[in-house]
Amino acid sequence: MSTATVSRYFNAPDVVAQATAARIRDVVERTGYVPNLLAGGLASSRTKLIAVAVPRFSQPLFASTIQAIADALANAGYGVLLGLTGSSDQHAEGQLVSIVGRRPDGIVLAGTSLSSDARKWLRNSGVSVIEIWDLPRDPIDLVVGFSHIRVGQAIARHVLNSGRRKAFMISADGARARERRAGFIRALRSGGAPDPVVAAFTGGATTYRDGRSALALHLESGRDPDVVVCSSDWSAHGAMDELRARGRRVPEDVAVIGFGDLDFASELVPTLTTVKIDGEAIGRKALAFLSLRSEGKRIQQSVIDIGFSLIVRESG
Amino acid sequence: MSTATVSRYFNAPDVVAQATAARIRDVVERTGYVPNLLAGGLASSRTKLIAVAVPRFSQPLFASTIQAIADALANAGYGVLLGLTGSSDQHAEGQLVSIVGRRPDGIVLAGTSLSSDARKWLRNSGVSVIEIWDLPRDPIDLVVGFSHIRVGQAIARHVLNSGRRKAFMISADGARARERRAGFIRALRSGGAPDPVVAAFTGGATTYRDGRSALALHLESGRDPDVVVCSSDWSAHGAMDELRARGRRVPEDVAVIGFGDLDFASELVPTLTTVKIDGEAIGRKALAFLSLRSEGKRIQQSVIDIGFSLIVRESG
DNA sequence: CTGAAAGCGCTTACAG
DNA sequence: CTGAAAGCGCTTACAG
Repeated sequence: MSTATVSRYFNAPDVVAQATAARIRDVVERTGYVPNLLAGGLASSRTKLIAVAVPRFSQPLFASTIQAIADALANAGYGVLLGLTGSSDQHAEGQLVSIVGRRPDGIVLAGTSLSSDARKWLRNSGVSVIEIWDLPRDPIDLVVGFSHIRVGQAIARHVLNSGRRKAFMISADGARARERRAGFIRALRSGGAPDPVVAAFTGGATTYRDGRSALALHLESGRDPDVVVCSSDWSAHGAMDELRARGRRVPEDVAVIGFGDLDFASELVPTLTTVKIDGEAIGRKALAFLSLRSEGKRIQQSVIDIGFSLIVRESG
Repeated sequence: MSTATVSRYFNAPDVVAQATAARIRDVVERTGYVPNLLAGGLASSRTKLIAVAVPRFSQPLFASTIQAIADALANAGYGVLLGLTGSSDQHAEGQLVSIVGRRPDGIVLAGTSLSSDARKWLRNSGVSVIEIWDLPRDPIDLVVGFSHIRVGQAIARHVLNSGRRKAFMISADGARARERRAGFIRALRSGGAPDPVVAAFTGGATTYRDGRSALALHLESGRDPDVVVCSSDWSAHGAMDELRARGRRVPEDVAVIGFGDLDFASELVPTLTTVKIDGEAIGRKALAFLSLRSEGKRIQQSVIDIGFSLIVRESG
């Protein structure tokens, strides 16, 4: 029997005669043969491999989105190549080179900011790139994201509508958190409220610890905010605990707003007002992009804004 | 210039003449050429690819360990293939087949329980397998882990030494959490304490929500534990919050013990007593295994127990 | 429905 | 230090 027929058995079973298929199946079971996908990818120039690049494994805010994407990919028969781009810009570009070397059918880029040289190089590499979780001004290729500026504005409008004006922000120092911050401040201003005090933390999402310590410092400096806006649900949780420890009531004295709608947000006492991103929707759209590309179809709308939802709960 | 020389430039630069290297470098820069690692892997039968299989992206307790392993691998020039084995046993084996198809130089298996057929098949696949985070009785190949039974026993001894006897356990329902539970109960018994009441939760690590709800139910049923032992720091956090909400003092009335030593454990009020696993040590050992294998060296000690530390803080 | 043959882009002894 | 040539294990028109 020829290797061609075995190849067809795996890739287009319906084209192989029943009897032939049975013989192949039998040998495969006995020997535990697994087709070499390297050779297959090389020969067909379709690797069924998608790279997913994130700053850190389980950048916590991305986690559910990445999980959704990876599940969708696995179900569609793709392998997932993980790229950790966090350590440094140089490191990120090294990762990307090593990823492109494996000729994935696509690269999903989450929360990674690249130099414009790197962006140009990626564009020329010929592999499909899907940037998620943001709406870049100069997309490399495909985009599934949302506007962080608008998130900040939406939070500000909600704050103003609740009659609060003295905001304290606990914010990460990444590009996206900064955009949310800018949107928030701009909208506060146009609502006539004073600029918030901002505590900025470097290094990924703000943590429970960040929330506690930022709030401790802020209150000790004699400030008295009526709303605390946090760049993650964790720091919001920490902020709430610190507020309570210092005798402030939430939401009577001060509101607390998070970001991410993590599993515990609805379980805190009081339950946490926050912003929810639909990770599964991102995964679905990304997969749809890849399908179109693999069928060689033209993509008319290459930027998809999936939006976000402000979930108002008890905390403010 | 022959492809052989270019290949040497990338894989053994020192063997190429300066002038030749310069010419190659020049062309590479101008064209953005990236060697095809599929072809390279096929030709050399070393893929520089390591698969990492975990139940879910960011199974939270594994996160820092996986991050450490992935960093170590990336620094050593390996690509990381991600396998999500969580959905179901069948799904896990499908993932493994698809992983083996890419001929990785090794597979790191974390928190995945496989049927004995699957284990046998993997053993015969010829790829190096490193099981981490556990000490399986019948290892597939290499192991870097610790004894969950001994973790449970260590917690029990600490509890007994603190003079506490009425334990409530909040436990996940996975194989490892069950072992910790068994070790805990066994050691409690041999210390003369009554068996604890156990609240078991299916599906990965126990969450903040699990901790709150389990404790609410337990207290409402009229019980009055003097120690709460949790299978994750999250559920311990939830338990502490619920205890406080119901007027119990920690640790005066009841101690709380977690698992994982996550970033917030030292930041809670009171700070959380918990168990710490050294993820970086696991990563280092795993990489050392891979190096030995790639050099074709014999591995004398194929099972490494990296142990754990009980970190006693204010909560009990 | 099946096979012979060329080719995918590298690596690696083997010569030189 | 460099090149010619075989080979890695598949896929894919092309015949039949």
